[in-house]
Amino acid sequence: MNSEDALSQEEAPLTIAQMAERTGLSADTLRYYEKAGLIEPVGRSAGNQRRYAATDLDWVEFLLRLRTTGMSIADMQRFARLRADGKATVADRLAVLREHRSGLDERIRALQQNADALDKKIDHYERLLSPRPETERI
Amino acid sequence: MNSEDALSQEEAPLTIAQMAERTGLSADTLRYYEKAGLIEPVGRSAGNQRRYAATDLDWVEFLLRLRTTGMSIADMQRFARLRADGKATVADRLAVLREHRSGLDERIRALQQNADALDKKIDHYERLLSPRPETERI
DNA sequence: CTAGAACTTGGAGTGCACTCCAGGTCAAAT
DNA sequence: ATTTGACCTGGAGTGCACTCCAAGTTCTAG
Repeated sequence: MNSEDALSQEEAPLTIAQMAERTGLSADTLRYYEKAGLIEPVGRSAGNQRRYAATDLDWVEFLLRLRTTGMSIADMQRFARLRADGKATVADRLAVLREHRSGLDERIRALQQNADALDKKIDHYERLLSPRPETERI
Repeated sequence: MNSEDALSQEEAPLTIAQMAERTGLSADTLRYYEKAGLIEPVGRSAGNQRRYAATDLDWVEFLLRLRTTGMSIADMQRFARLRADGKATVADRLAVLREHRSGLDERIRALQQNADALDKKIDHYERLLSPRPETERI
């Protein structure tokens, strides 16, 4: 999805605007996430402006994965805190991820089921629209 | 999912509490939906209490399908209004449903993709936890 | 050196989808 | 006749996840 990611090894840090562009989050949301403890205090320029490292980008992309799969800010905060607490919490983090993962399966399953039901409804509407089946022509 | 549904042909209408139980919505939410125009004004008892017919239940279950597949209240309002406007809007309703359906496919796809990425992360954590690969034993 | 764009902060405001509440009505049971 | 409980209404309040704002500072291009 991102051809520039390959370059992000020891690249120059990103300004908040660049970070916003790459993640799709607004600068406001990036600050909000940091204030909320989702992102640990990020590097600063001499003049106190944020400079995001490649690892920050990776982490935000991971957060976005959690978010789009339905994790709340509160749960992401818990995860971020575990992460900040270092290697000792790896087992805990694994447990959280597994839990989230299985809930995700459940939700995908439900979505599929509802999609199937919607298809039936759509069929129904299509039949209402076609004036007659028109079998036995010719 | 519901073995009682088969009986709901010409059954006695439901009170709001019974409706809440069957749909999983709260009584407050049922009233809210009605006030918002999602449910058309429902039948009343002599004493002005709501009595939901089987068709109301079907409709609410359909709304719930739209909701769990991510449709906003505002969009459901539009759909409900089309429905209230009768047969002339069938084509419009079909269009809305098709649109929603394809967005749904998109979201399921994205969810799957993110689920796969989470699986990788989980693998990563699992490898961190198992002290050593332990190849070449015996 | 300076103009203007981009950044900083704390805090207020927004939109969504409910959820709760107060004060009142109605039906059934004691 | 009265208590109890389910229901009614309009409207206020909640939690979430941002989003916007004002006033001030810093960065960058000319």
